[in-house]
Amino acid sequence: MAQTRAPRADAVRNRKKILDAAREQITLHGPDAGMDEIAAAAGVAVGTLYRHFPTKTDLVAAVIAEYTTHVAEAAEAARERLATGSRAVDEISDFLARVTEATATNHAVKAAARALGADPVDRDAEARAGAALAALIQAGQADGDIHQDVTVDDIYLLFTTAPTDQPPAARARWLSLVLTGLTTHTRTGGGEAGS
Amino acid sequence: MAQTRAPRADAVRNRKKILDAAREQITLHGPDAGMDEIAAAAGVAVGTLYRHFPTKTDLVAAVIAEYTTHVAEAAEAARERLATGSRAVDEISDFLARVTEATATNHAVKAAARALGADPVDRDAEARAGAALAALIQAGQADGDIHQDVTVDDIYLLFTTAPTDQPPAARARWLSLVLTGLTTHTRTGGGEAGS
DNA sequence: CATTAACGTGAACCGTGGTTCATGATGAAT
DNA sequence: ATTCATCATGAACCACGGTTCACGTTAATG
Repeated sequence: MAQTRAPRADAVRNRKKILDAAREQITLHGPDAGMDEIAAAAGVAVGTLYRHFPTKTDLVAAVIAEYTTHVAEAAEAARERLATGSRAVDEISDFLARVTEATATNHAVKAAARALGADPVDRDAEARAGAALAALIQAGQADGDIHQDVTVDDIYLLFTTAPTDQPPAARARWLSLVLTGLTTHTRTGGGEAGS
Repeated sequence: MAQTRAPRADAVRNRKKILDAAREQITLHGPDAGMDEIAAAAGVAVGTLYRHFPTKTDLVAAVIAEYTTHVAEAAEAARERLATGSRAVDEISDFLARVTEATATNHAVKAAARALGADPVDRDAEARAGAALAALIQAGQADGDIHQDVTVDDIYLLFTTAPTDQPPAARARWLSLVLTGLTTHTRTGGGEAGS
């Protein structure tokens, strides 16, 4: 049994360049981003691109995987920050803000995924994010800041519908509206006890 | 100044059949719905389709126009119902529910519009809907049911992000969460949390 | 340095889907 | 009934974009 050779240096480099370019181009031009354009943006020929990702669907799936992992890490970081004494609501709010931002740049990617019939799910990362979120919500409910009936699915439901193609001001407003629905607080920047 | 002849009977009939088929097919298969499929569904040849709508973009635009008009009419109907003594919050809630439903069947249409670069805006209908909504919100605020800072743009912001491809239960839950953010009320038995 | 397998290249291929156009059919007007 | 403009037909056309492949390059191994 031949032991596999060490991967070539430039191959690794190119793979990264391609992923970066793909993320950027798809974010920019939506699902319409052509393989040629992506290849050009990566400074690589089309063939190279197909060597690393046999099909466009595979490429898009890879980009999504990056994104999902990113979300999972954000959730876990938020949970760990609870140990430092921060309030769960604030962490959730912060998490939603970050993810909304990230999703804004990745909305097009999901659209592309749909258009290609790719499975935009990374079971593992999803599970990690879910666990962290559940902990955050529970903490928030214990604090009395978050409605008792709020679940992890609610969070998913909300930020999968985040307004990604709106200007930042609109996104901020959206977050404010949505948070009011999750928490026991009234609106206004700070956090006054509600009625 | 040639006075235009009376339009042929079958032409009018076909135009309607085409619009119906287009709405149905695009709703069903998304932006991928081909002109051939639409034509087939309408029981018409492709050429006929192109006689009525010079381009696919035009066809999609026409379907969207129908939808926008529909929304405007729903808003105006809701406002008029205020005269019968119904509460503004309830009407807004009802309006959002209806529109969310309708949007669910027309999400694909908007996606198609984006993909084609069509302007999905009907200034007139938009204005009518805006006026009606403003009246509804104001009434709701006068009742003390709706937060003082809520605007028409908020409503737009929310239901342009409505979860259209989720199952009905999820849509209901979403509506419940969002309404809590708009109103001064606590959540009632409106929507149950997911499994 | 020589060897070789992995890698990179880009012109060409091909299916798909929007669009056209020459031809035939049909409803309205005389 | 006859005329004619409007309308319908659908095979063919063409551009676009994902994908392939025969060939040149390059990094790893001895």
